Amino acid sequence: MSFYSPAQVAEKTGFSIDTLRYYEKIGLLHTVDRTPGGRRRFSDADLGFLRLLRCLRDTDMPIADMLRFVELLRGGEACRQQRVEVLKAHDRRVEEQIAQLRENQRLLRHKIEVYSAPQPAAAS
Amino acid sequence: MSFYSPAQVAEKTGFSIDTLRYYEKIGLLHTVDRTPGGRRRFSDADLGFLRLLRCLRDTDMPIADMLRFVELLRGGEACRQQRVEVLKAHDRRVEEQIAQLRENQRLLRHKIEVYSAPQPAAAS
DNA sequence: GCTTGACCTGGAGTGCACTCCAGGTGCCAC
DNA sequence: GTGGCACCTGGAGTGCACTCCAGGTCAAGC
Repeated sequence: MSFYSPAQVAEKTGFSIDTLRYYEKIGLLHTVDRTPGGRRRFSDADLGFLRLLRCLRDTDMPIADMLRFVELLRGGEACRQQRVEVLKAHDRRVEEQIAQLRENQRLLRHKIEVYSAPQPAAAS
Repeated sequence: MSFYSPAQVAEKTGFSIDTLRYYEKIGLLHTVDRTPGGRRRFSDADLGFLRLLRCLRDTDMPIADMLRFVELLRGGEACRQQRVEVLKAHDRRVEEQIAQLRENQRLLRHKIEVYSAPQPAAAS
């Protein structure tokens, strides 16, 4: 069982040190251990959870939703089903996002063809 | 050749009336016609361009980049090649976005399995 | 001619997610 | 034991993309 300094965690997760502090402040991270001197000491579990947060952020989950998820984590076994539901619902949103992007990409490529034409027509 | 009121354009493009005014103010839209009384009167060409903007926004192009694109439109035929390049570069970013989403979705689904397990392990 | 509702302007305010700052502390190396 | 760097805190500031507001104007219907 090893521990990591804020700088190491920033390196490993891609969150800035300020963001890590911010997440703790707003309650996204609430059990970060401290050294006797008061410095943060992140565990492997913290790291794993931060990687989940990273994934959720990168797929555009709002912080408010991540907070609700953290609440469910506090609920322990009783909330397991709900936690899984939250993630599954998010997974569906990601699927939807991808579909939307594909659709917009199709449109974009059409525009590229239009704009490639010698006379820049206002059409379509 | 028909014209559209701000409300109609909002309806057709999904941009709010305030956003349409904002886009004009910052120079994204610069040739919107007016009635003798001073009301905006959007043309079919405006509508087509707004649909392109919609597509670019929905694929996360920053407004600053859209402004650069509009500059290139002003450049006329001389800038056609550059315009197309901007769109193509954006198309590649969209491709990249989709790939990232897929990767994150893969991870998310893995987490869903982990969190589905009866004992909420801190692992992975 | 008056009401009403959509529209106009410039400018201020909002929400989100950080990011930065000042002033101070812990700790390792020399 | 002291220099220096990573770290601490609370709170202020930032950037983006809108969104809202007050106070006024246009125009269609009665």
